[in-house]
Amino acid sequence: MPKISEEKRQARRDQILAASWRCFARRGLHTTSMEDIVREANLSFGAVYLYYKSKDELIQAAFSMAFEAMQAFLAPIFAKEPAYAPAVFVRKVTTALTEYAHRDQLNFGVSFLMGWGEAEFNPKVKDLVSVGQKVYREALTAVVRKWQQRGDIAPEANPENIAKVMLSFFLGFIVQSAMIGGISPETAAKGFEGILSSAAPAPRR
Amino acid sequence: MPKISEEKRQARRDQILAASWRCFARRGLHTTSMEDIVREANLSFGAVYLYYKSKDELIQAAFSMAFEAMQAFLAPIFAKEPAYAPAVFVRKVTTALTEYAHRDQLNFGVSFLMGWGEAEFNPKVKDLVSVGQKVYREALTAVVRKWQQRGDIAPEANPENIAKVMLSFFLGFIVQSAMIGGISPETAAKGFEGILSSAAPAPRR
Amino acid sequence: MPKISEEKRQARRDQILAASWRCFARRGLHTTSMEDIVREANLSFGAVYLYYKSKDELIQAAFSMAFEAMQAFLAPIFAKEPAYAPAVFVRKVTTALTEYAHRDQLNFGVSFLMGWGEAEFNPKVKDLVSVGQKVYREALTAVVRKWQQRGDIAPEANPENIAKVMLSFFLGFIVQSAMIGGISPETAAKGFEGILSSAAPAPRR
Amino acid sequence: MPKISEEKRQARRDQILAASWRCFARRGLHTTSMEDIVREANLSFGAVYLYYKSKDELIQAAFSMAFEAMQAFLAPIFAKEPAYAPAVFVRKVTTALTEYAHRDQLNFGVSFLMGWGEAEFNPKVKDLVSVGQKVYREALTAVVRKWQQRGDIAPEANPENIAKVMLSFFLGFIVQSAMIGGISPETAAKGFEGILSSAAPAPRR
DNA sequence: GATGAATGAGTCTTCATTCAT
DNA sequence: AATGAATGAAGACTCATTCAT
Repeated sequence: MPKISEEKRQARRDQILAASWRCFARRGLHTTSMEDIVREANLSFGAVYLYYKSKDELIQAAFSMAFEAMQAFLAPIFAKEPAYAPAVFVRKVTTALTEYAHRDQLNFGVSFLMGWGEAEFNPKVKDLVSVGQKVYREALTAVVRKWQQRGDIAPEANPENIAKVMLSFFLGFIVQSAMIGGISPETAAKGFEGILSSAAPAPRR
Repeated sequence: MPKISEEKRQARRDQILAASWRCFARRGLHTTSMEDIVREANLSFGAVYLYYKSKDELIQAAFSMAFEAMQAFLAPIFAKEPAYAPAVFVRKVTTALTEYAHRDQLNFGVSFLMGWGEAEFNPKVKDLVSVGQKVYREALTAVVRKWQQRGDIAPEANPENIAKVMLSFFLGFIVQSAMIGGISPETAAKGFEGILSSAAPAPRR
Repeated sequence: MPKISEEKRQARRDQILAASWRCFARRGLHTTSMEDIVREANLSFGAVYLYYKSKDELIQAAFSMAFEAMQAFLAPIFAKEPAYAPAVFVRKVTTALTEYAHRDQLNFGVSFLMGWGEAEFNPKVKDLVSVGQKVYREALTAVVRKWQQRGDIAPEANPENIAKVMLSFFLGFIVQSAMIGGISPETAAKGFEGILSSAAPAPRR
Repeated sequence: MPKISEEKRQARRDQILAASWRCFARRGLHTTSMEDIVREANLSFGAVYLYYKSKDELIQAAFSMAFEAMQAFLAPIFAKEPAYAPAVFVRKVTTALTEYAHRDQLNFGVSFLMGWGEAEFNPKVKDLVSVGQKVYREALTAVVRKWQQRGDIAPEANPENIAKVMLSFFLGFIVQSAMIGGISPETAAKGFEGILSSAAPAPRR
C-alpha cells in the first residue's frame, strides 16, 4: 500500500523546510523563488506543493520551525534551578543565540530580522513572533523574580519592567550581531555586569 | 546640467521619497510596486525614473533619508552637556525613538525592521545600517565615559562593552515596541534604573 | 485477458462514469480535474487510469453513455404504433427530455450544451453528437411521414424539411430549458398546437 | 500628452477581442491560452492585461461583443412594419443567423454553443445569455401578436407559448447548423411553412 | 490489480523598466 | 521635462499522467 508513512511524510516536510531555509538565508524571503526551493530540495514543483499549498504557507512553516528550534536552545537556560546569576545568565543566553544563529553553516541570525520584517505584513508570521516574544518576556519575569529573591537585583524594582529591558537587550543583541558584529557573549556579559555593578562604589562582597 | 532649478529637483526627490515611505510603511518593501509609488506621489512612471533610476536606488535613498531624519531626533540627546544621567538618558532616547516611529501618522518603527530584513541581501542598505549602528555605538561609548567620570557607572568597567549593551538595548526596544508593545519610554527607564541600582540594597546617597 | 470478471470490470467503468457525470454536471468539463473524479468515485488515480487511459477518453465515454441513456427515454416514443398525434408527440418528447435532464438530482440538461461546446474541438465527441442528431432526424422523418399518411400534416410538404424543423425545435427546447426555463412540455405542446392549427380558421372536425 | 485617445483605446480593445474570437473559434475557450491571444493580437502580455484584467473578463467581453453584434443582424427583422409573414420571417431570421455565423471567415456559430457550455459555470456569461434569450422571447411574442391580429396565426392560441416554440426553433437551428448542417434558411422556411399549413387541406382563401 | 506520491510542462498573471511622443 | 502605454521575463501555481511499490 503506497500510502506514505507518517515518518516519511514528516521527513519530506523537513527536507523542504531545510531547503527553504538554505534559500531564505542565502537570498531572502521574497527574492527566493519557488523554483529555487524546488531545486534546492531536489524535488519537483508538484512535490513541494503536495506538502505546502502556497509559498506563504511555506514561509509560515519555516518560521514556526525556526522558533521551535530556538526553544530547544533556550528552554534549559530559563528553566535552570537555581537560576543562573545575572551575568552568567546573559552569557548563557547570548551564547545560545549565537550558536543557534550559526547552525548548519547558515546565518540563521538573519532569520530573526527577516521574520520581523515580514511580520508587519504577514499576520500569521506576526502572530508567531508576538507569541514567542511574549512567552520569553514572561519567562524573563520569572527569572528576574528569582534574582530579586536571592538579592541579585534590587527587590523593590518592578520585575516586569526589568524583564522588558532584558528582552530588549537580547533582541538587540541579535540585531547587533547580525548587522555589525563586534559583540560576543563574553563582551555582552561583561558589559551587562558593568551596568549591574554600577550602583556600588565598591564591588559586592 | 539640470534644466530645472536645484531646489525644484530636490523637492521632487523628497516628494517621491515621502510617497515611497507611505507605501512602504503600509505594504512593505517588496509588496509595494512602482505603480503604487507613482500614484501615491501623483507623478508618472517616467518622472519617478527620472529621479531614481531603479526601485533599488529608491529603496536605498528611502533608508538613507530615514536614518538622517532619525539623527535629527537623537543627536541633541547624545550631545547634551553635561550628559543626562543614565535613566534620564534612556528615557530621552526611547522617547525620541518612539516619536520618530510615529511621525506623520505612519508606523515608521517597522522601517527599522524592514531595513534590517532588507540589509542582508542589499549591500547598499547594509552599509547604511552598519555605518549608522557603528556611529551610535561610538557615540554611546563617549556618553558612557562621561557617566564613569561622573561616577554614575562603575569606572573600572570597559566603556565599549557597556556601549554595546546599551546599543543592544535600544535596538531591542525598537523591535519590542514594533512587535508586541507594552514597553514605553517610562517603563524602559524604570526597568533600566532597576538594573542599575541592583547592586545597592539601598539607593545611592 | 482481464484478471477480474467482465461484470466487475463493467461495474467499475460505470462507477467511474457516474462519478464523472456528477463532477461534470457540477463544475463543467474543463474545470473538473481528474482528482475530482478520483475522489468522487472513491477510487485511486491508478484505478481510474486502468479503465480509461486519458481524461479525453473518459469524456468520450461519458457522452457516449449519456446518449445511450437518452435513447432509452426516447426510443419508445418514436417507435409508437400508431404514431402519436403531433401535439401529443411533442409533449411526450419534451417530457422525456425534461425527465432525462433531471435524473439523479443532477442537471443533465447542461450535459447537452457541454457536449455541443466540446464537440467543435473534440472530433470523437463531435462524431457522437452528429451521428446522434442524424439518427433522430431520420426517425423524425419517419414519424412525419406517418402524420402525413394519416392527414395530421399537409401531405404535399417535404417530410425531411419538416423533420429538420422538428429537430431544431427539440434541440432548442433543451437550450431554452437549461438557460432561461419558463418552458414546460405542456407549454411546448400548446405552442406547437397553436402553430399547427393556424391555417385553419375553425378547429379541425 | 501620451494619454491615449478614447478611440485608440477602443480600437485596442476591439483588436484584442477580435484576436480572442479568432482563437476561441479555432481552439475553444479553455484550450486557448493567453499566449495564443497575445500572439494573435500581435501584442504583449502586459498590453492585453492593460485592457482586460483577467482571462475571465476577456471571455465575458468577448461574449458581450458577440451578442451585440448579433443584435445588429436581427433587430431590423424583428422591428419590420408591417411584420414579415411567418415563413418569410423564419427565412429572414435564419438567414441572419447564418450570415452572422460566417462573418470574417470564422465559424461564429459555435460561439453560441461555446457560450451555452460556458454559461452554466460562469455566472457573468450566464447572465449575458439569459438576458439575451429573454429579450428575444419577448420580441417574438410581439411579432406573434401581430401575426394573430393579421390572421396569419390562430388568434385564440397563447402568443407566449408560440413565442417559446419559435425561440426553441431558432436556438435549435443554430445547434443543428453547427453540428450536422443540412439545414438552410430555405429548408427551414419550407419546413416551417409545411407545419403551418398542416391543418388546411387546401390553402386558405 | 490497485495505490497515490511524484513529475514537470504549461497556465495565468505581475511588475520593473523603457521609449515614442 | 514629463507622460503612460507597452514590453516580456519571471513568478506562483495546477493538473494530467506515470510508475515504484
